[in-house]
Amino acid sequence: MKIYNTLTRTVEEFVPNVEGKLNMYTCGPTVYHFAHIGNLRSYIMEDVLEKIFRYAGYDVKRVMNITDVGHLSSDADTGEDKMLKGAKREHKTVMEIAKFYTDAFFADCAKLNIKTPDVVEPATNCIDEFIKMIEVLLEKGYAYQAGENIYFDTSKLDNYYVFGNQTEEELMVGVREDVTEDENKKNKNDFVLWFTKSKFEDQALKWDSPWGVGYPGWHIECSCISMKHLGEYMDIHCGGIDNMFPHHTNEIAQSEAYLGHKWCNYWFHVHHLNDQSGKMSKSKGEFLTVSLLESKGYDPLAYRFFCLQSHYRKPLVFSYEALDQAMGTYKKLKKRIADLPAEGAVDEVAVKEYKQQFVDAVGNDVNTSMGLTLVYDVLKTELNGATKRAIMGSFDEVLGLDLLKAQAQVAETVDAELEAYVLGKIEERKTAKKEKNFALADAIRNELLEQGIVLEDTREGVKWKKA
RNA sequence: GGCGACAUAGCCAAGCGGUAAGGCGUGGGUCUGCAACACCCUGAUCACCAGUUCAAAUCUGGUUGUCGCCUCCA
Repeated sequence: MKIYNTLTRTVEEFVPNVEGKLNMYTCGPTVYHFAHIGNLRSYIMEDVLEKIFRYAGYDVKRVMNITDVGHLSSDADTGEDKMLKGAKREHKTVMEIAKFYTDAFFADCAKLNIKTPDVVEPATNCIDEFIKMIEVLLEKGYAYQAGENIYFDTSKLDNYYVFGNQTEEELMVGVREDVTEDENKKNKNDFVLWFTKSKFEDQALKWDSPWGVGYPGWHIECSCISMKHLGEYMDIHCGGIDNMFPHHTNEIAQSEAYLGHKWCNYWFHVHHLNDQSGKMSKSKGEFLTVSLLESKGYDPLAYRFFCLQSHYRKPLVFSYEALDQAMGTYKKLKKRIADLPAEGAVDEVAVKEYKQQFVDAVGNDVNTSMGLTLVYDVLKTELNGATKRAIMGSFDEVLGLDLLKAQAQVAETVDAELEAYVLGKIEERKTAKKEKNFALADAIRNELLEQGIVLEDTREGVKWKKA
C-alpha cells in the first residue's frame, strides 16, 4: 500500500505502527449548516482510503470529530461565531442546530455510500480532556496565559512549520481584511488553547475551567479526540488541504509538545472541488448540496462516480456539464453490469487474481481512476457473467457505487399489475408490427413512454424498463 | 510579499527513463420498419524554453498559467 504523505511530499510505502492495523483520524464537519458537495468530496475520497485498506486486509479503526462548539472564530477574527450564527438564523439553540446538521451530514454521507467512522465524537463531549491537555502544556512550558486566554507558544518548538519552509517573518497577519492582530500573543503564529475572553459577548456554550469560564480553541479538539480513541500513535490523519495551515500544523505542535514524541506518521490531504471561479464555498456562488443535486434529478452516486474518476490530489472542477457526463457514464456502466448473463459458476481463481490487481491499483495512493479502469478491463474479459458479477461486487466494497444494485431495484419495484399491463401492450405492438402497421406500433411505444416505460427491441426480444 | 500544489486529446484520466492505457463525448459504419440498445472504426507527442541521457510526458533548471494557504472554510 502506498500513500502520499504531505509531511515528506512524496508517495511512500505505508508502514503501520502496529502490523496489520491502521489507526486513522478525520477532521469532521462543523455542524452549523449543510455540507456542500465540495466538503463531501473529501469525505468520499477518505472513505475510499479507509475501504481500500480494509479490502487489503487491514484492521482499521477510524475516528471522526464533530465540531459542535463555536470556536471557529479565533481571537483575531472579527467574524461571527458560526454555530451561533446558524442558531440565530434558524431561531434555534446551538445544540438543536448541532443535532440537526449532524444528522443531515450523516444522511448525506449515507446517500453517497460513505461509511460512518467507527467512532464519531462531538467536541462538547470532551471538554475535560481538553482542559487536561492544556494543563499539561502549561506545566511543560509550551503554553502561557495572557489577556485571560491560554495560548500555545510556538517559539518553544524547533520546527513549527512542518508542512513547508515558511518563517514567522514571512507570515502576513491580516491578509484577509477581517483579521486583526491579537496583542496578547508573544509570537505571530501562537494560537489560543482556551478562551475566557473573546470579542463574542454572547458565546452560547461555556464551561468552567481552571482559568475561568470559557470555551476551547479550535485545534485542541482534534488532538484530544484522536488520542482519546487512538492512543499516542496515529497512522493517518486526513483532512482538506485548506486545513494544512494553521489547523493541522497547530494540531501537530500541541500534540507532540504534549506527548513528547512523534504523533502521526502520514498526513492525507484532499484537494478542493472548484467551480469556474475557484474554491467552492458556502458564501459564494450556488450552495450545492446533495439534496439540491437530487432535486435536479441527479443520483448522488453519480457525484461519487464523478469524484472517483479524478485523483484526490488534483483540483477538480465542478460544472453541471461535467456532472451530466459522469451521470451518463455511470448509468451506462450500471446497465452494462446489469445486462451480464447470470449463468455459469464463479471462477474463484479469477476473482482472487482481480482482487489483487484492484488492491495494487487503488492501493497505490488511492488511484481511483485506475480502479475504474480495472472495472472496464474485467468487463472486457472472456470470463463468464457470474464471475464478472462477483468481481464487480467485490470492487464495489471499495468503490461504493452500488454496481450490482440496478437489477435488484427493478425486480423489487415492479408490481404484477403493471407488468401484465405492459406485456399486454407489447403484444399489441407486436401484432401491429407484424401487420406492418408501424404507425400504431409507434403510438403504443409513445403511449408507454408517456407513462415512464421504455421499450427496447433487442435480438432476444422486446425489453422494457422504467425510465 | 512568503509558502505550497497542479498543467497529458472536447471532458475525466493512466503514465514513475524505452517511444502516449481506459472511460465519456464527437464523427463514420453494422444491426433495425423507425428509434433506442448493442457492436465495429475514429483522435493528442504530453503548457513553454533549455539541459542531462543512446533514449524524457517521465530527471534537472528556468518561464508561463491556474488554484490553494498565510489565523472561518473540506
